[in-house]
Amino acid sequence: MPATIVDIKEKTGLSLATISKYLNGGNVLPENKVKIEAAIKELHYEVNELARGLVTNKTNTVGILVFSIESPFTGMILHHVGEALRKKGYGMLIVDSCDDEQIEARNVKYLISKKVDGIIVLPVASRGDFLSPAKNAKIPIVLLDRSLSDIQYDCVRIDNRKSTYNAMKELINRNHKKIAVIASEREYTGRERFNGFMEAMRDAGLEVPADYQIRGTHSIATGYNGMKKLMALKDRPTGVFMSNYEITLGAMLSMNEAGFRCPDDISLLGFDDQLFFHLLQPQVYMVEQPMKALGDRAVELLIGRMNGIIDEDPIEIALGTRLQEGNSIKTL
Amino acid sequence: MPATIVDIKEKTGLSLATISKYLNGGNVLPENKVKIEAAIKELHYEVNELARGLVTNKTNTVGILVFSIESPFTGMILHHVGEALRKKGYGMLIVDSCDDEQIEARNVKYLISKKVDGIIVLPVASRGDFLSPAKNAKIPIVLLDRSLSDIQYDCVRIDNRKSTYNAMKELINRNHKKIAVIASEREYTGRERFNGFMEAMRDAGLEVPADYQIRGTHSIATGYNGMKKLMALKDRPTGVFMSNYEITLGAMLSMNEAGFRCPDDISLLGFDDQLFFHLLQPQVYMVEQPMKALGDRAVELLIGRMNGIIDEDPIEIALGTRLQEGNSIKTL
DNA sequence: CTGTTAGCGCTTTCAC
DNA sequence: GTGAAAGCGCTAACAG
Repeated sequence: MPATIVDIKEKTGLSLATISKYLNGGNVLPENKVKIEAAIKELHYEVNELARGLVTNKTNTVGILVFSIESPFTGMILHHVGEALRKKGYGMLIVDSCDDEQIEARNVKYLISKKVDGIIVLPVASRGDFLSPAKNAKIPIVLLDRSLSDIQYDCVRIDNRKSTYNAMKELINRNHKKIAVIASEREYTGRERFNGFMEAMRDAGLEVPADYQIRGTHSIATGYNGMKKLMALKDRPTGVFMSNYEITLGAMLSMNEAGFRCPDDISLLGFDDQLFFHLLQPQVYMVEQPMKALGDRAVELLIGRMNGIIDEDPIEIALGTRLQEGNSIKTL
Repeated sequence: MPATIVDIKEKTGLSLATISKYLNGGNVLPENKVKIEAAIKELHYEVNELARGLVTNKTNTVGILVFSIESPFTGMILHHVGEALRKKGYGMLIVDSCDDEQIEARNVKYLISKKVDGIIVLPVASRGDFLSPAKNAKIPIVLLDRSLSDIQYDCVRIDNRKSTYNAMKELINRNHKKIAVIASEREYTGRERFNGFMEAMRDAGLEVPADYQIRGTHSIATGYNGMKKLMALKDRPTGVFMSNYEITLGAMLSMNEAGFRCPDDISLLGFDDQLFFHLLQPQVYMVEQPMKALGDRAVELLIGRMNGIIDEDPIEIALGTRLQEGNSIKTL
């Protein structure tokens, strides 16, 4: 049996109120302070946060709902989110949706029953109904990385469309005319980047035939199979835009296997810089996200909501990106 | 205010006991069942796990203490651990030690105060004193991936020493005599793999001069700088063993930069297969860990302890590994 | 500054 | 099968 506040009370002869006050940083006579601290050490006392949370109705815990904990992107974002929360005195309760909407919906209820003070969501679903239990429970919610199509929540993300649009200039300005795309149509980010791609092409007066538009999910398989299809085309593209890290990985994998060279055979433009891409020859042009800023802003916004400091309508924050230059694009 | 069991009571006219029984899967008259379910739906009722945990003294939550949530290794392991726990009806409370022993020690106390039923630890520290608060609180503990030097806890990991020893045959059997090592001396796994390396060399009758032994941490920087030093040597090694994923990454990065070719200039043997290594030319020989098995066994063992089914002395489970073949080793 | 007391939302005897 | 009541460990008035 772990020690409770009552054990401390008996050991010190003080009242529960005094001990509670000490635990919560209130003023206590120096001599009593010493007594309490001695008792705590001796009994290995550790506050029972369940009991505390039950009465205060606060857990100092933020729920983090991630689409997949396996993704390196998730790991990086969790690191920054966690650090920002820790600095503010909050812990995080991470739940993994395993890229599955069913699990995601269940996880929302789980977080509610754990009485988290707020929720940061990197969603799987593109519609927002799965969040309504949390909304009903009046738990502040901030979306991170991905927005939702129907309901409006606070959201911190990059400007996917504009980032893609701008990055596409690298290919277009070097006279590429036949440019293909491999993008997710399931994830919000993939769809937005696809749109940015199409806009850039349209504004450049370039056609994108149907077989240059490969849609799938943000997975290695999509990149791998997509690039395979493109390479098999009689009229191959000279450049390819890939909408995220896993797709880029898969696409390069299949180019390597097929013996296609970049940029000699095909020029590449990717998304999500990861350090190991520097290993590759050639280095791929990549759109790089400001990971720390994403985490910081999400936490800042959420805490603002939790404290009632921010009280306006839902806010959408779209951060800018940076293009990591490489030598994967040939000038035609 | 979220609905409570009392609201359900008033709505249905039943007693708290009956409703509680229903919530916990007990037998209730069909008509009452219907009433309760209707009330739950109408009121958006969700059990308060704080209150429940307070009385049952169980949270159905396992604390996971990870050395760094940013590492791709961690992401993969968390995925498998999480899945195994979910199947058994447990949630996980992940805390990130950020590779910092201070934070790690604080996190243990945090998990205790959150009343987790058990803890899985991927430790930063190599000594085990930071875990004694949990031990005092009688919370079952299972180490994962890394063992500790002083105290004995249940541990699930690979056989680092033997895996390395066996993998080294690839270099040795191809007549490499001048083999260097870049390994962590901070992490348990790095030290064990270093020992396996040295044993293999000794048993093959090969010397390892001091400047062939690069020690550091499991970081890209260690790999990068380490390989740089090796390349600058007047008497360069023909083969290099690297003790984990980050080191392998860093080492290859610096080889690429310096224009050194593998396997022509230097043959490579690494640790921790990750999919994107397949992108690289040449493909590196890598020792691959059984990630799913690691997670499954750790969860199995922990739950055994929590239920008191397993009740022996600490168990150390050392799983085998698989060598992912490549073409990064030249025959001399 | 300290003590007394009520109660957070739930489970769990124990009668009925 | 159901209900009444006690209590998990803590905080928050309030009185002193």
